[in-house]
Amino acid sequence: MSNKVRVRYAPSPTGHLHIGNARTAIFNYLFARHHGGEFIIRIEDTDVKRNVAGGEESQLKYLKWLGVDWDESVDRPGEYGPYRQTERLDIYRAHTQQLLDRKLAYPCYCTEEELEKEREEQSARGETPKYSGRCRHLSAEERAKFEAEGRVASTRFTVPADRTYTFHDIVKGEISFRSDDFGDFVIVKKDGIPTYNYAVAVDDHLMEISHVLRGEDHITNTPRQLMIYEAFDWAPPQFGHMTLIVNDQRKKLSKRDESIVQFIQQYDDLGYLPEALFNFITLLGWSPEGEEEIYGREQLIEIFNENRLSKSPAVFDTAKLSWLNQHYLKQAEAERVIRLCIPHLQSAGRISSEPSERELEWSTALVTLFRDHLRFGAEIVAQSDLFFQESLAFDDEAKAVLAEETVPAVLGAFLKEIEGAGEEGFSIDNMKSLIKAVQTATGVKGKGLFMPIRVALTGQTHGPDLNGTIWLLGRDKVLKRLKEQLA
RNA sequence: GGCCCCUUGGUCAAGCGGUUAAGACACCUCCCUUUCACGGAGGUAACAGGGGUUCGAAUCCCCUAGGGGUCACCA
Repeated sequence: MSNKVRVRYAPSPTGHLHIGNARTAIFNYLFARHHGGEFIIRIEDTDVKRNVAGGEESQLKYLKWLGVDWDESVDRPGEYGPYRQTERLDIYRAHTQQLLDRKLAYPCYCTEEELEKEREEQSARGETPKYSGRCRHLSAEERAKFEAEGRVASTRFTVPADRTYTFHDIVKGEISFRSDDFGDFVIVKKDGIPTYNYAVAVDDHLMEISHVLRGEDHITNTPRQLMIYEAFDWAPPQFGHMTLIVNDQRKKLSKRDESIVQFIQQYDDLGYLPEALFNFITLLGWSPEGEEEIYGREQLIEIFNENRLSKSPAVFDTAKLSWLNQHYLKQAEAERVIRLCIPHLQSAGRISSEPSERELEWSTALVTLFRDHLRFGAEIVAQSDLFFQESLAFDDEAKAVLAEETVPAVLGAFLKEIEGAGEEGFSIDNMKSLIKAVQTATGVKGKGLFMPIRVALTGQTHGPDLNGTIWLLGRDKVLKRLKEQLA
């Protein structure tokens, strides 16, 4: 047994990469990299009914998207494979036999109905549901009888009586459980596939996992796993249970909860930047030393310290994620932001799926104009609404602006300038001088000059830089709207 | 209900016996900008309650309350 740091992220391929799992993966990754250790991804696909096609690929794909890389997994076999639990069945079988031989496990013939009934009766008596151990001391005859009935056995672990299992949790400190609070639990299901608690313990040992960092919802699994380590006389890894990410109701995020976007893929789809998400996730239940909160992956590896993992649950704060993403968007290269936004403009029908030169130029100007306003890529569509409205609705404030007596003169002069400048003269760079010419012609300047133009063209009293806005609107629309106002 | 964990502003959080109790997001105000936003400068706002221990407790101990997790042949 070496003392090298080896940690793992062990997803079930039952769906897409969830924000909570991503966090577990990221912290394990950071821990491994910080300590110069290895990071392994093991696929826990023992619930064959719930596995979904593509689940595994999706998990790996979005981990990569986030910037996480690993040393060993299904796509990168190391010396500890296979890395998919359903491919390790022989391994578990051999271990189970040892347990059976040593009477540390036994076959259980109880049916689902019998167990269900037992649990109900216990609850009715106000007891904690727990397996009674009725199959623990079956005689050879009784077993034969059940077999003859055609019953298929599962395998249960013999939980030791009157023992206390204590471990030092990396985040919570010392935690102990009484063995009597646990019933003999199933380690191999009727279909011959091991259960989570069993497979995890066997694999973590065989894969020489040194530290297990996982969600707090696994705390009560730890004593069961400790019992298995003990039965095999293996040294357990160190455990650390991270707090859960909760919703604004302070409940563990449920995958069905629609109030929060929970899957990494969705953030990609919405046009979030992976480094923003990575940084944000890192701040959920952990904090760096000092006052700075914005850190890139390499820096986080550098400064990561597992002792700074928080003990209390973190509410998922969408506003802060937005702020962080906006921050990263502002830092990002213009080209990248444009590339991020274009698919959204396409799917919204704002530009064609095979954009022309002109559409690309337009998109670039649009994104440039709104760059600092965007919280995520998809917002570009809403921002561009302004340029696609068929008719304008003026609120009271807008009407007041247009009611000024110099307005007709200003708009009239501007119309003349636009017409006079022609197609070639209609450019962002030239817009300023066209407006300047209006000022010269009418003697109106400042607010009285800019506001009527803005309102007449957009219907709004606020918005991004006027020159860019006018150009993005396009010459035809500008002429049309000016004429409408002057009519 | 049993067991386990948690409790500093609206949110994330620093703090590890002596602090004017950081910082960030959000919110508010002002400045910048002939709009809005961006940016800048400020501001409001917290140790769940009660007992101890101690010269001194957000920090240590106990109790209460509240919240959460878990009690599957799911992981």
